[in-house]
Amino acid sequence: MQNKKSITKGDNFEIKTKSSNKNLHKASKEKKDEFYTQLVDIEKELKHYKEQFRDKVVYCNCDDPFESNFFKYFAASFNALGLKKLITTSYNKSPIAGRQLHLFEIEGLKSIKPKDAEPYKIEINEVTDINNDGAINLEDVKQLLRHDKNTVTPLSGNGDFRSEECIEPLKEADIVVTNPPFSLFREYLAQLMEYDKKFLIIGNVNSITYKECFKLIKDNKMWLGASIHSGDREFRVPDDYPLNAAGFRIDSDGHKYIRVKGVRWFTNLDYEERHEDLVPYKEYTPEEYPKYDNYDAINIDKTADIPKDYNGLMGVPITFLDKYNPEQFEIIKFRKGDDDKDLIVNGKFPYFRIIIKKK
DNA sequence: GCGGGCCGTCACGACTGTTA
DNA sequence: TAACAGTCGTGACGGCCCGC
Repeated sequence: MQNKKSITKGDNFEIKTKSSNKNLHKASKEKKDEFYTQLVDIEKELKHYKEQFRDKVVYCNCDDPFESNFFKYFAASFNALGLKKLITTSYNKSPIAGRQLHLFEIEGLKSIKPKDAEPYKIEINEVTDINNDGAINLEDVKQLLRHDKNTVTPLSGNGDFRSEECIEPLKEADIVVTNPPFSLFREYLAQLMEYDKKFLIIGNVNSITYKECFKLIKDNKMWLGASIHSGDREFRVPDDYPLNAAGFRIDSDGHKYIRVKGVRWFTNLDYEERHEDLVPYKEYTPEEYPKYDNYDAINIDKTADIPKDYNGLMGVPITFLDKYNPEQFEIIKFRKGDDDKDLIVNGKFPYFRIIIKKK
């Protein structure tokens, strides 16, 4: 490890550290939050909630409607889901002009997009067979945007989700669905709670460890979504994206993708699988399940090792939440022992633990 | 070999305590 | 009270282990 004391701020970029976390911090510092969720990931998740979208106003902010697969999904499924209204707003980050992806470009929508890098709002109240081809699909949405001037309105600000003109549609919305900037996850979530919204958003699994987020999970006001429980998810990033991390890939068209670990959906929409019991099979022995030095609970290193015959307090990894059924387990607390320090077992600090108890 | 599942790293800003 | 020192908190990450 580098001796921190010898490093001054101005030197940082010169120093070759061994840490591969450098990319992480670089990304974090530069707020590289332009990640585009793939359509397949959206479809896989949304199929668990279809009935809950009937007659609802859906709002996707933090999104460029002309680039976003969220917009694409909801516009194409408008009638199948029975939506009342779809609203999206775009965000003009504008540090580098013209950097946006053009998912729609090849499909001829770019011509009707307002000016490049200028934020706007799209409101759709119905999708009909405008082009009379016998099917209602994205082609009709394009026609609608092209011919109905009321569907596309420019925003006066930059489209930031915290701005007044983005809060207005939020108030109108029943359900918010988007991939918010991870660096602003806490703030984004706080706003959703403030306006008491239903939501389905993408975040990092480590968000669980944020104090505010954990409280919501503990109080059963938020939980993990249905479709992503492990593995990596790929996100497309702008072509000039500087990150060169291990999960980086460029496809044959030169488009850049990054493989991100620990991605999860966060939601307060209920779904069936969430109420299925986890089936423990192991038997408790004091040898295999030592108690914490600073808390009266047993330590469990893998969710699958939760013993079937132990009824006291247990500390489990955060990935337990992938299998959490609130009727089966109760979440007691998080991370800290009685001394308010991180949980210790046999003198060692395990990774973040959640203390649970069978109901 | 692959990928699911999980833990651990460690830079660095924020926060808190100490010294002069 | 300013400057310095120590501690805490956190992460669009890396990598190991293990089962298939």
